[in-house]
Amino acid sequence: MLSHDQIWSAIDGLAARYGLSPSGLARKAGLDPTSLNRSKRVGPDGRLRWPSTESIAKILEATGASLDEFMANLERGGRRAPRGLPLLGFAQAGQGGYFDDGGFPAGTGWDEVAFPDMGDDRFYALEISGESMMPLYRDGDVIIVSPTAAPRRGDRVVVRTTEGEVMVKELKRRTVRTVELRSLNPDHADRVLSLADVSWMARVMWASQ
Amino acid sequence: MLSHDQIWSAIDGLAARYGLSPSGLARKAGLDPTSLNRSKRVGPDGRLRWPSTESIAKILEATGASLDEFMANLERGGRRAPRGLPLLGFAQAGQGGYFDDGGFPAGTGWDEVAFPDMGDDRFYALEISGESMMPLYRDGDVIIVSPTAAPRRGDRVVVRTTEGEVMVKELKRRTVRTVELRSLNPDHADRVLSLADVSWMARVMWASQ
DNA sequence: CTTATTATAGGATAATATGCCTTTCCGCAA
DNA sequence: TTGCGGAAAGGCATATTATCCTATAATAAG
Repeated sequence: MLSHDQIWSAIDGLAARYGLSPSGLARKAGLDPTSLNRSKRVGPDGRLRWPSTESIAKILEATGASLDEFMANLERGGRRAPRGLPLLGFAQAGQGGYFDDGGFPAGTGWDEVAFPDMGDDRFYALEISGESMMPLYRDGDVIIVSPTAAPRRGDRVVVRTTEGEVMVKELKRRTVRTVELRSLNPDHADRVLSLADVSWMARVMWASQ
Repeated sequence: MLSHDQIWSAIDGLAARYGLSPSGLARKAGLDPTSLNRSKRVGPDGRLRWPSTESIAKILEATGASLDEFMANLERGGRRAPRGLPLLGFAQAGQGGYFDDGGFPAGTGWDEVAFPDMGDDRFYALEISGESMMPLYRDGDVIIVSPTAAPRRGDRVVVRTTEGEVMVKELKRRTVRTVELRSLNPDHADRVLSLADVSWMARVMWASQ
């Protein structure tokens, strides 16, 4: 299912992502600046105007946006259901009836959890190097990071300082002026940073095992 | 990036999927039977003809194909890798040029990693209870488990014994007759199990943070 | 084998999207 | 305050795609 509204929303989403107005995005894509005007999306007779695939291709090329990014905006427009996995509390796992002989989920009693539950988020991945974050993260482990999810106390976060240092820590405390970070390796001391020294902070969502 | 060829390939892929010829697909979508003809995809002057988004929407509606299905064909058409996230080595993250001011991936130099890369696997999720697996897994953490992925040394695994006990450990060693498991909590001793006592063993793929 | 139907190529025409132009409004800098 | 550039609405012209039509080839059915 693909709707007129979805497509235009996706285009608007791209424009917003790249800090452009519709006319700015059109201009950047080599289209006429008025071609993405809201006023031109429905004709005077009520007939819907569908942007051409060629225009979309030009937009993607000019912004450098991936097909996936455009697609993500399309899906948002379509209210796609999240993909869920069977979920069971670990304490129940030892009771009978939850797994079949091959170790697959079976029976009733399983909940559902959204995974990977990216939503509108644009996750990225970092590959750990070295052993400084053992035992939590080993050399070669991959962490999945959300630049937009709001970290709370106890969350693992990627922090970049204004000096350019990037670190992974656990968020211990946050005040109006400072952020206190606990090292993942107990041998290293906690850090307290002034928020003015923090360029950005992103939340670790998943870690590979 | 979206190319003329990708789009037409995706349309052809849909037709094939539903056992239709191009003219049959067009007819089914309420379009003129000649409109998807190969002969009409490039004009006599060499100019490419791009199918309209409206036509594509009609095709998706008529076949009942999902946007994902069309998208999958788009990606195949463009020789695109499975859906992936930008990936960067952590050691590089502190260097300049990899993040924009908002903490989003930027610039070149990012690889791509498949996430969640389930393939045909049937993952399930277990929610950790208690503190016995700290610091690796905290109470309430969710681990994503593959019942089919082959565990190797060092992998975290969910093991069920024939007696019905279910545990999460690290695979230390596996021989023809036994499996040696290291506890995630260093306060607990390693376990050596006879393979005959192991009902099944599944591999932990991801852990929530 | 014959007939009917579908698939495909190609040309002409109708419909639709983009481009061009003008106007108005807004924000910013000189 | 004035001038400039960008954003957006609206009208008209141009370019492009879909539809209609015809013919031929291929396939399916009797």
